[in-house]
Amino acid sequence: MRSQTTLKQISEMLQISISTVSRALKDHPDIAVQTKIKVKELAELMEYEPNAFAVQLRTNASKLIGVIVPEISGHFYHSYIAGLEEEARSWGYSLMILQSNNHPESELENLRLCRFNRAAGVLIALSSQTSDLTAFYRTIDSGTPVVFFDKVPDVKGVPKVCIADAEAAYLAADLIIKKDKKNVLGIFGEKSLSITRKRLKAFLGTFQRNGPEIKLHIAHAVNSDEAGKNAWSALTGPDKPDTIFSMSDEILVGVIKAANKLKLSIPTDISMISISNGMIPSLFEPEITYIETSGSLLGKKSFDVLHRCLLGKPPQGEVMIGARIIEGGSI
Amino acid sequence: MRSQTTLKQISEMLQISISTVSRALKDHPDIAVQTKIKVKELAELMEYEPNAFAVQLRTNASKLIGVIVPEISGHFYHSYIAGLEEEARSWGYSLMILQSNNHPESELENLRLCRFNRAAGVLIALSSQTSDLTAFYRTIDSGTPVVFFDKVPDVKGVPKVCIADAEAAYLAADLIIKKDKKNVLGIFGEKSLSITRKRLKAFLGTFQRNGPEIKLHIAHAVNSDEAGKNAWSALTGPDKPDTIFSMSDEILVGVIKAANKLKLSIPTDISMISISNGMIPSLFEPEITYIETSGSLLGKKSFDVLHRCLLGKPPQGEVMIGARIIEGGSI
DNA sequence: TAATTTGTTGCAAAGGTTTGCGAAAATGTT
DNA sequence: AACATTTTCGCAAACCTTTGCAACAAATTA
Repeated sequence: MRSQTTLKQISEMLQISISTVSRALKDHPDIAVQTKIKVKELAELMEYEPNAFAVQLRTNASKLIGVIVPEISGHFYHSYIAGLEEEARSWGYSLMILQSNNHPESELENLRLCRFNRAAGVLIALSSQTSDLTAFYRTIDSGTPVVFFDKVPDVKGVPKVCIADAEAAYLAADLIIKKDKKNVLGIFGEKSLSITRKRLKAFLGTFQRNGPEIKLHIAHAVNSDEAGKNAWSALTGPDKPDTIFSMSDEILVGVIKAANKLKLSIPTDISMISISNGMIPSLFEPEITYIETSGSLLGKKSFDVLHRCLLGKPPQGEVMIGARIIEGGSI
Repeated sequence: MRSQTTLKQISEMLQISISTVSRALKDHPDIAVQTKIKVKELAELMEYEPNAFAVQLRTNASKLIGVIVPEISGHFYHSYIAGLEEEARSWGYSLMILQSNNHPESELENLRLCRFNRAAGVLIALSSQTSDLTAFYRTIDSGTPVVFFDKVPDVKGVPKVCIADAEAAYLAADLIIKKDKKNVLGIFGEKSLSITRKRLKAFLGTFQRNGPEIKLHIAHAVNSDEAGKNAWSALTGPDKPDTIFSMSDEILVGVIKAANKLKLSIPTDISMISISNGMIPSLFEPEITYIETSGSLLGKKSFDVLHRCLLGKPPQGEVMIGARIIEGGSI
């Protein structure tokens, strides 16, 4: 086990002071050019790497960003983390990933870990049950910026970045209308979730405004199976829809399974459209047309927002990530 | 911005020395019980949290584990990270996630980051192009244990933990034989990958031993589309297989798309079986029977292996994660 | 030549914690 | 009462880097 080279070792070999070495390595103007060259050469040779612990202790700042998500599994947060990592690294930051498993208590425990590791900043997607924000306010208060993403709290004055849910639902509804559909089943998630409410509201609003003559049925499903049952009963019922809209990947999967069981072919017998982060809709044949809500983009954007906070720039409030249509062959 | 409480502050309020406070907080036997109580109470009250930077500088050890993966996207590494995080956290460790994008250079850069952040240990799945291991040896040499997982190098004497590829392929082949299939198409990935070679070898071996009379065709596909084409031409050809085995999720998706296009129903017209990490096979109707190679389990196990290294226990060499059959309705 | 400026470098403190060792106080032993 | 032992605590160094300030030398100006 070789020991790490330190400034002291370099300074002793060169018969100069530690401070000179330190300054030389960071191109301080006070240091003579020849000295800099000598120091840098030796540092290179000895594979000097600053001791992050000492640097952090001295400067009281780390290059680590805490990321708290309800679950790491699931394609959305996955691609979020991927995008975030890419952006963060390009600025010299590393990521500390923590999952709350949707428990407010482990959320707090994770926040504690961020503080303990002196994370430069924290990015968090709240668990669905979190209501008490005081711990986060205190973290912000103690100088560590906190940026909420995706699952954001319903309060003003905190930086948050999220998907333009309303826009995505609007785009889906608009496409359905443009394709001249006449009987639509929209399946949404749990009513209590804010994401459901936002998407549903925009979805309904668009039909009211642009296609009031279109028949529209709404169902809610808490999981894939239930969505499948909803689709099944609609497709076997008297008033069979010509199009099914799925609010999420989970719902889409249930719906497609139901259609497959009924041997209905897409889009001849039934059209499909959904909102998704990608990936899942492209697994089927034909690929499902969907409105893309990019997790990766959200990741990059949330780093930007946090980065601005770290630089002390004025907060931006709420930032939205746009949505776009990805055409498959399902409608 | 409140400043953090320090040992010094507590010591001043209690009129005792810093060292006593430090020792009291960690239940050092030298300290009197009443003193301990007093200190702990005040520490609680003042919300004392040790300054990780100082602790790390002093002890020269962090509670951070560097994880380098080729890509964060992809369900396998995703669930790997999820499982790893869970296990690591239960031991008080946090994860620093880094992706190499399959570039050996960024792999080295990431390794540098691990060293800079003084990671306690490193877990890495090599990029497919990595051949030079000297950097890793040097990291190990300098006292930071490195454990390889999934994409492991072909050398002896380094700790590695990976999926029992041979076992998984054997289980799949065995199930096909037991189900009395007579004409099998096996689609595998790139020939050059070690994972392909291992799985193919075990697959072929099992048929030779246990079902030499079964017709067996092997195809290789580099991506989903190519797998689809392979399946298509086999299914429309003169010697139509009754079963298709897919070595991976990517291949499976292509195969299913082809079957769907041909309006073949599963398993009536064609049986399916694959090796997968989960998730994808359950998206289809009927759900695809597969051999599970659990990323999450791999994550937990690799932490264990690394943890043993950190505790200075003797290395375990190569550790394998078993595989098991998950029955769907596709065969 | 003396005074001032400019260019280089070193000293020393600070950041918060851990820990070996010595010292003081309390207790026990003869 | 004198000594030995145990209990309890503090001193100070160490971990490595950063940085304000002072010091010194060389170059410029008056």
